[in-house]
Amino acid sequence: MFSELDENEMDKIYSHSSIKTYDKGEMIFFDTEPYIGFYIVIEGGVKIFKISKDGREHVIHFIFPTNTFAEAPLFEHYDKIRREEFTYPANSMAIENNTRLMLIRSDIFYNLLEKNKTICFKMLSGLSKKLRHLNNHIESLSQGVSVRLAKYLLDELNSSDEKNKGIIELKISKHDLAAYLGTIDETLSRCLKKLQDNNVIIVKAKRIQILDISTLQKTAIG
Amino acid sequence: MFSELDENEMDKIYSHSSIKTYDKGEMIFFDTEPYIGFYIVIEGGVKIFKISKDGREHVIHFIFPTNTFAEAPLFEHYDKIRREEFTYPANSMAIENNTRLMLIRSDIFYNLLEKNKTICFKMLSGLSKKLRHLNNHIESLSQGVSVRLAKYLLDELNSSDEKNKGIIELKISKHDLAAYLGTIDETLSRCLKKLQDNNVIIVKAKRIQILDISTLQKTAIG
DNA sequence: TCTATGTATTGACTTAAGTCAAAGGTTTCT
DNA sequence: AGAAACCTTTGACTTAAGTCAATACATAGA
Repeated sequence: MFSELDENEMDKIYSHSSIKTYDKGEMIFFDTEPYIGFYIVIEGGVKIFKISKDGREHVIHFIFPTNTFAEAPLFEHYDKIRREEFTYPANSMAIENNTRLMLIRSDIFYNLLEKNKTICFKMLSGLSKKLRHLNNHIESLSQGVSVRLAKYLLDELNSSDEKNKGIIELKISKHDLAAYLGTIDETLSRCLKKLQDNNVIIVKAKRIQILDISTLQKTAIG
Repeated sequence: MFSELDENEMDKIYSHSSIKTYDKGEMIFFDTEPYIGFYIVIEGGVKIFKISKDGREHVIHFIFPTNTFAEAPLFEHYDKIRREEFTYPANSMAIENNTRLMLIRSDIFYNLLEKNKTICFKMLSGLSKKLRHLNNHIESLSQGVSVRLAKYLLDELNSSDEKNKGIIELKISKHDLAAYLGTIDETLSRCLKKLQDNNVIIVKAKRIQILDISTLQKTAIG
């Protein structure tokens, strides 16, 4: 993201931004706190979520290293942010121990953006990616949980290191996965079991082995 | 959006972009067509939607005058778009007669973007707004249909001309509203009826009169 | 104004997914 | 290793929302 900045600019960022380490379960910000800037995940993982009135948690995004989060408000609420009248639009929590984050303060970033086209483009590309992701997510939410689960598993398999062996190491807890799939722990558990009973997958804690991709693909279609 | 362009630049846009008029129900693009650029709504209305394998329609956005759509791919798939290997990520259809759209071809726009910072910022702001919108949408999708409906009605009331009189003129069909709320026509119909039976609203075709905002607000909370 | 077409409603039925409560597994820390 | 804390699974029950099919209501066109 900052690959095209000169030394001066990098110095400016470093001197004004802080790197902090969080433990699993530690809150990064609440949706009641004033917005002070966005974050870059250096190590670990973060979930972005909201809590509905009935107490249910809804995960909107998982963010892993080299990606940013909470950057969208920068462009929509310029004035309010300057006046420190704006709060974060959701909550965020570290989901791994030793999650290292860099905070980029909004005032610093506004200056930078003025002068650097590349950053602007990178931001645009990042936002577009999230937008596409949410588009897909919305579409799938009106299908059954097993469809959503199958899609998730196939996505993970594609981005997995152990792709060839057909193994997925879940980076997130089952609870977070349920909240991300728009359901509850029990339902997720039952869906996983159903897949296991049909010899499509084998679940062992956070390790999921895919036995039958084609059935999984058929499930994902709906 | 183009307010800061000089004459030269505006000429370039006009000479290379086309304005077209569509009738209600007319398709603007399918998700199988090569991507050639994004659109600005000058008049009328447009829905962006996907069709799932079981034939159900899922509305992702409604777009009304002065707003753009199909702009996100520009930043994420630069190379593929240049090589004309990229298709639109969803379908779009006019939802009113006399819907006038301006098509901005991607190659023209890339040149423009290089030279003009303001456009870049406007794009960022537009994408951010959509992102926020989808975030909220996702959150509400895991609540009941009546909650989503109540939220929609309150939103519409706020942006309505006849706000004071407590009247909403639906700009979209009930079918589209159902698809947007992630449900089907019958369920929407029943939810509206329930609200009417409880003297919260009066529905008369596309005109909805709000009688009891506070009950509606309580419903919207979940 | 009347008809035709598309749009919206209703009823009877089925099913997926949520709730609550209890038991079973995993981690982690001393 | 053992206990505590946390995370996950299971069972019995309830409910919201989907399907199918028939009917009623609007709106635009002749």
